[in-house]
Amino acid sequence: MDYLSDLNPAQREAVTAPPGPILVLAGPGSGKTRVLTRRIVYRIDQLGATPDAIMAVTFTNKAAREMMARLDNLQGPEQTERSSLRSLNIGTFHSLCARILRREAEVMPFTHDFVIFDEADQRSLLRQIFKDLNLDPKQVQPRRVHDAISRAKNELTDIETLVAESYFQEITHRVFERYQQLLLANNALDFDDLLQYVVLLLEGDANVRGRYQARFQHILVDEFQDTNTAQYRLLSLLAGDRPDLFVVGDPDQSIYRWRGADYRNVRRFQENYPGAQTILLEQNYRSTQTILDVAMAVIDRNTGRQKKELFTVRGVGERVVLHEAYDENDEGSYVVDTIAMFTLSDAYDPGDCAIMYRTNAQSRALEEAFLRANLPYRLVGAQRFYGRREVKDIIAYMRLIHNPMDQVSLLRVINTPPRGIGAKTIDQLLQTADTLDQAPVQVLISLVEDSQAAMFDAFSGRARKSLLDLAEPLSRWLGEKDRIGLLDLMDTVISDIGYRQYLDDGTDEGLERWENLQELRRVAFDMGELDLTLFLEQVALVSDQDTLTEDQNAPTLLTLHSAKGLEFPVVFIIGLDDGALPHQRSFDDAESMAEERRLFYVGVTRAKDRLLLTRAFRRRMAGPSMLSEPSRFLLDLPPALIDGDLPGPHNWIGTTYRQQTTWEAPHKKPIEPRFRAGMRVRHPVFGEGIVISTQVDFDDEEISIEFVDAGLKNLVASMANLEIMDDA
DNA sequence: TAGTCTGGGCTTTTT
DNA sequence: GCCCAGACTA
Repeated sequence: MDYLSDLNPAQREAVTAPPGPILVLAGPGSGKTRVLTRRIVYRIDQLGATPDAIMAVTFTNKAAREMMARLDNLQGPEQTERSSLRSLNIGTFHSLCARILRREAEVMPFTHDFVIFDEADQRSLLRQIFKDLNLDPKQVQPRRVHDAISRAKNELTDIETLVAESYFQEITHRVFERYQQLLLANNALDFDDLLQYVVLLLEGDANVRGRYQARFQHILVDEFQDTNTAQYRLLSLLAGDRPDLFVVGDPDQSIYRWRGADYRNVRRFQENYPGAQTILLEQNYRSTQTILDVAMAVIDRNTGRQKKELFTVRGVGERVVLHEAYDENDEGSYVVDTIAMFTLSDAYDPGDCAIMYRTNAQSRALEEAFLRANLPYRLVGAQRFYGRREVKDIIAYMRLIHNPMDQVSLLRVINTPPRGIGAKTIDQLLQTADTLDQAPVQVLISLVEDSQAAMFDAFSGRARKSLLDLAEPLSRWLGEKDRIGLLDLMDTVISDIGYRQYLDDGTDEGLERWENLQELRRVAFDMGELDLTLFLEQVALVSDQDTLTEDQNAPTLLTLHSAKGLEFPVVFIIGLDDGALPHQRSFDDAESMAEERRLFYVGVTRAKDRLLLTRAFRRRMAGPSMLSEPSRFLLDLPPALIDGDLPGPHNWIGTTYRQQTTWEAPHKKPIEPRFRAGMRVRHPVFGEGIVISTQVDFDDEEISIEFVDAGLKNLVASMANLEIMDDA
């Protein structure tokens, strides 16, 4: 077998290390997926492990699929073994847990056809609870409560032990209780429940635990630094006393603390498994040495970490470019122009380029720049496909058919498209259901089957007719769901409710929405024989990254978060301004600032050949356009590796060329300009120069100056401390 | 009941 | 500047 021959010594050590707890600290681009897949094959080939005793856990479906694909391509295994690779348990934490819970549903407080509530469903449930409990969303933000509930679940905090020391905690406690009740009443679980219920199951029943420990004898974990407490607990429960636990991670790439991830799990692992072998992967196969040196200069500023020396044999490569644009539009133009230059000179394909930013809102100016230039682009995430109204609507119908207990879905579709069912009728329906101790869908069905029943006197003739408009097809779908295929069912629903006509409002948007539904049909079609349960599960557990396709040769726009795990020959990181990166919300917390730095590090290390960093002299964040300070991270870049203006501390205002800009009407009385084109001025840092142009902006003045030594700079009068030398 | 208006609020979002 | 939710009006 030659699947060891192309590994470096550290990789080989990791692949062939004997069973036991093993921690691989893998730098970016060090071939960790390769190590994971080779180890799986090695275990099967050399040590006779059976594939279905191997569990490999990832965080995204994409990573799971990629691992599967790489296993398929490996030369090593014999034909028989290769086909048996299908029985490997490779998946995300959440999908593996969902599978376990469906299998063990008899002993759980839900049935095997539970649905998974996504973020929007959870929010809608919380809104309902706030209403029920008469809570003022302005006094206590549902979002905060939601976060607190999720955090408690991730931390495996028992609801009973949650102390109510403050009003907020008291509210959270009450909402939490009701939230869990309602989830179960809906036969639904949220993402966190998937993990938590499995942990409770394994903790509470030694027999079940023994069964799964015997089943998953070899466990491999990717992106271990992003595990939360529940996931860590899950792993140790499955691993048991004789752990064959192989975890791969990089604490420097931990960027999901706000989702409960805790990279200290890496240290915890070493403490909990004192015999654990630690292997360091430092050789990088992705980037040039210049990019790696920049990356290390950035990350080395974080304290309390194990330092890694990233190196490559790829050579020094090009210097990193730093560009200051005038504003976010100018920044977009610069990115588009530069990509055009790269592609016109045949240096790179458009698809080789990626543009990364801190917040989704920053994609807007970029998209506009691409539209201006009439060039295509691929956008990852943001308004994710499955978050679109039309897609959610149809999925809600499918979910309701699959699980008639799902009241959140019922309320979503009950009047979509409009069929004259308003708030009052809905209230009546819910109350009738409550009185009869039935699910609302049950009441609807009875309405169809026995329209004479006395209990329906509550509804006016008009309300009854409107309700029947939904109830009649719904009861038909429920009768058909087991007999017809997934795609047929979806088509029946779409046509029965006249959804196409509803979407078609004559606008391009309506057309686009219909196209999206066609895309959803394609997804259903691709899943082929998959039943409704699995279809809905897959749909609930997709990620932004999963929607990234390779079919279009165009630059990719994505957040730094969704860039993790990817690589591109050319990477732009835009918005290197204080407040954007690092984000303003992280300023006052050292650990958050460290995470912002890791985020920047993740972005830098995505680049194979070229890295271009941009910032803007002024930027609109939330509200009006404001002058922005260069990111403090720029101060850490080694000047020798950078092309462009490195900011010094506090005295730097960079070069730029100004594109035509539109100016908002000043709300304040504008000041009188102090400077004129042609004036000679002196700046404390840049020395002498000539004023090229000047522009009054509300209560300040922006001046372009050609300095004798420093070249063209844009300055702000109030900050620049300029001395007028003569009035030529 | 349904469309329009107003105001608050604003990271990131593997599942 | 934009989006969502709830209020308000036809």
